[in-house]
Amino acid sequence: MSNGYKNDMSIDEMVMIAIVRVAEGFKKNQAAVFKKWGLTFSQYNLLRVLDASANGQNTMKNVNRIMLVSSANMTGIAKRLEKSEFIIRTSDPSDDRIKWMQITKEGTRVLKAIAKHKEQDLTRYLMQCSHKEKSALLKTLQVILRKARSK
Amino acid sequence: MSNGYKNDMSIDEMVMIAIVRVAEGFKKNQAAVFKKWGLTFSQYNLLRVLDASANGQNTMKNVNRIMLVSSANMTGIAKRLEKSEFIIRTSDPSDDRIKWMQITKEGTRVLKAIAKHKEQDLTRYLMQCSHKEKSALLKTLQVILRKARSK
DNA sequence: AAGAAATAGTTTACGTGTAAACAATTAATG
DNA sequence: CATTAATTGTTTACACGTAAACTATTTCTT
Repeated sequence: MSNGYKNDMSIDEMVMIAIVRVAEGFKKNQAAVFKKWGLTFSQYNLLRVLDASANGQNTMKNVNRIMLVSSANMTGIAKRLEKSEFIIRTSDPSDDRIKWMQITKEGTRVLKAIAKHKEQDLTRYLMQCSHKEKSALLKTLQVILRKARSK
Repeated sequence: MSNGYKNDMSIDEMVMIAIVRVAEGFKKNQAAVFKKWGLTFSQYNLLRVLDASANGQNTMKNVNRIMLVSSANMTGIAKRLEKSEFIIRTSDPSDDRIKWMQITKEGTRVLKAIAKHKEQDLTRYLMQCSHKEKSALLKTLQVILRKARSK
């Protein structure tokens, strides 16, 4: 207990630190689940986006916007997912700047396999909270998000 | 609006995604502030911990535990902070395995300079929330954190 | 149609996170 | 006391994250 460290934070700071800690813990937990299928957090999310897209495919630019990931970053994620054969990448025939990503059958299979394990982890995280509490939490977070974006 | 992407998430998932997004946005904002003084998010946090430690110094192991950062990771952060002369590192004279980190005068000076800018960013983030709302938020988050750790 | 500007991705360099293997030192045990 | 354990940090390899410079297309402007 005595580690020569004393705390001195405002309530605002404590709230934000708590949010960061919950987020990082959650990401680590999820990452551990995805790892069993050879996926990272980001790779899984890209697969999710493609799976929810028309015909299981979408463009780099579009996915960047949806996932809030830079194009520089997406390049690497997509390449690694292609190497492990969970997506294929093609150029747009009518505009050579545009690259399409398409989830493969193996990709959708893996998503299905992961689904239930992930859900377990998720509900465990929030099992202490009532539906009402979760709604309140979500609402507050969305207010913060909106404010943060419009700064 | 029509990007061929449809959403299908449980409330639990929406809550956790929202937490992750708020956390990531917040970290990016803070990082932008710290960058003006040549610091990263992690480097700033390490300085904060040392500044709050007895005599402005602490051991690697101790700081790892406080910051929830692996020792492998801390090695690099500390080395870069030493190179920019915000900390100095020494061995423990009675136990050569233990390494001490000490914040320098320049380090404390930078912390002071950052403080007010950081606080502004912080309050802007939570300005929509009443004190009561923040307390509720913090309490919920702490419940989640406790549960997550004890899994 | 020619030159300028916008768009879409890639590459590089660096900081931070993980896991795993590796010292080096100290503590514990027979 | 000599071996074994445990402790503390470092190193390596890899996956993201950023910013900045770059390539290659397409579109806009005149």
